[in-house]
Amino acid sequence: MAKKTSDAGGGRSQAVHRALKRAIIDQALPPGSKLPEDSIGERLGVSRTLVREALVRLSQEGLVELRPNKGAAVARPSLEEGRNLFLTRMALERLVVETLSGNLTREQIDTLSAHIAGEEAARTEHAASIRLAGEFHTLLAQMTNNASLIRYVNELVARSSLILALYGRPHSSECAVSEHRELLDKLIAGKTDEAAALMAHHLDSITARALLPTENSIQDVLATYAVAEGLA
Amino acid sequence: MAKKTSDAGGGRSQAVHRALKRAIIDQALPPGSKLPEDSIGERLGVSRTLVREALVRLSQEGLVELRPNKGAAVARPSLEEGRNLFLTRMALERLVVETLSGNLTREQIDTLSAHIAGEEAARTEHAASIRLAGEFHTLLAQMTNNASLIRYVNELVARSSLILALYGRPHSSECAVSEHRELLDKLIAGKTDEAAALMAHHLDSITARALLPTENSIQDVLATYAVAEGLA
DNA sequence: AATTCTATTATTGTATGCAATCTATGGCTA
DNA sequence: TAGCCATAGATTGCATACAATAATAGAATT
Repeated sequence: MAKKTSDAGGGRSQAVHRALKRAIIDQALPPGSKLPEDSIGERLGVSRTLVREALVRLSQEGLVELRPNKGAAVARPSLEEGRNLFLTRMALERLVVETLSGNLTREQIDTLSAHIAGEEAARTEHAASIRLAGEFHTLLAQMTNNASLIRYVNELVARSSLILALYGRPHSSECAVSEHRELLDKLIAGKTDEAAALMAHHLDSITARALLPTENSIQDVLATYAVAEGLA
Repeated sequence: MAKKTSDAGGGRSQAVHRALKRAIIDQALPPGSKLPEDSIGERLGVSRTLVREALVRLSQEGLVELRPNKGAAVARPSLEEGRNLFLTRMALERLVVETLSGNLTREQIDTLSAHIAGEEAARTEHAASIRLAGEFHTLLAQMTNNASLIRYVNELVARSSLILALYGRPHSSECAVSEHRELLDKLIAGKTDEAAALMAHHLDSITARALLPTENSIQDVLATYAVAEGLA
């Protein structure tokens, strides 16, 4: 009972969706890229109909922007959206941590440990490194067996890559791998609060590495320059 | 520069989406209802194409299930999904409360207060009562100005109505209006922790009113009957 | 009567076509 | 040369057509 094509499960529209999503996350399609239905369909060997469907899905996930009559483009979230996104991630990933703390099975621990090892191995390859770092978070979410939680964490992690692409510092290892290992240790030990704190710190430092200006008011912005000029 | 029709903003597909969503939330289309593309399109005066697009959106929001080659139907979340959903809601609405506490503007306070008054007024009308209770939560989320947070809370609140429809006790006022007022008071006073606790309790009681069996294992289930039979 | 097989019908999956809208190019005026 | 308008080309919005799959009903067999 072999499959017709390499359909990879569940309709060709989903395949288009996955292909585009992957391309966006890998930053092969950087934020702002126009996404014309025709060319995409031609390239992927499907009609505009299916491309359209995929684009609708992606827009619902916040990865593409769908401007009526003007076509789709890879989303370019603002700095403020970025900050809010990480705030929301924080809230959800805290729930992940609380759910998992002290409840990891031997098998899950092995999976996570292996993944972290993979991250360490790929430390030099910038692209893979980013992807793996994100996957660690989605992997954790997966283990909660909470469908909505999984979906939202997945979405937010995906969108985070857009933020990083737009505002991230170029040469930063986006997620400190050592922090992943520490987090895993706390989770195994069931030290919920410490794990939560670690996750908070972890996401904070990602945010800091990207969304530099946490200060919002002119006051704060100027303060930086005032100090630099000895005017404080 | 009048609009062609009563398009209500942003493409007719969105209109279809809104119509179906509304119908689902109002339980005019109860969980499990089949959603054939052409009957819907015929009824709404659009082609299958647009209905399809709307169904894809709804499926992404978890309101409809999209079974390949077998058509769409209003989602029937399981009890466990329901429990998980409220867990996720909890995490997000805590962030809402923390964000808003002590930061409500005079105008926002008035809006919320008026809404609660409306809830009190509609206490007898079962259908409107449910809708308004949900809208209170989405209204709060709205005020955070956090786009992802708003989207997720909206989704979860909408899906909650499915859970309530499936598992809710018939004659319960789904949200205790008085709790909404109390919550608002705490938010105004900036008593963040108390507000968060109140929100937690509030959502807990909704959960309890619906998802009665929190027990999960056969052990727990049997325990109930054991006690009843004096076998404890 | 129950059951399986088959033919028919209904419904979804996908491509394509036409009208509406946007975008870009080039000429025109100042 | 700079700015503006018009026209041509490209792209989206939507409907429809056809193919593929599932659902249904009826007949034939046991």
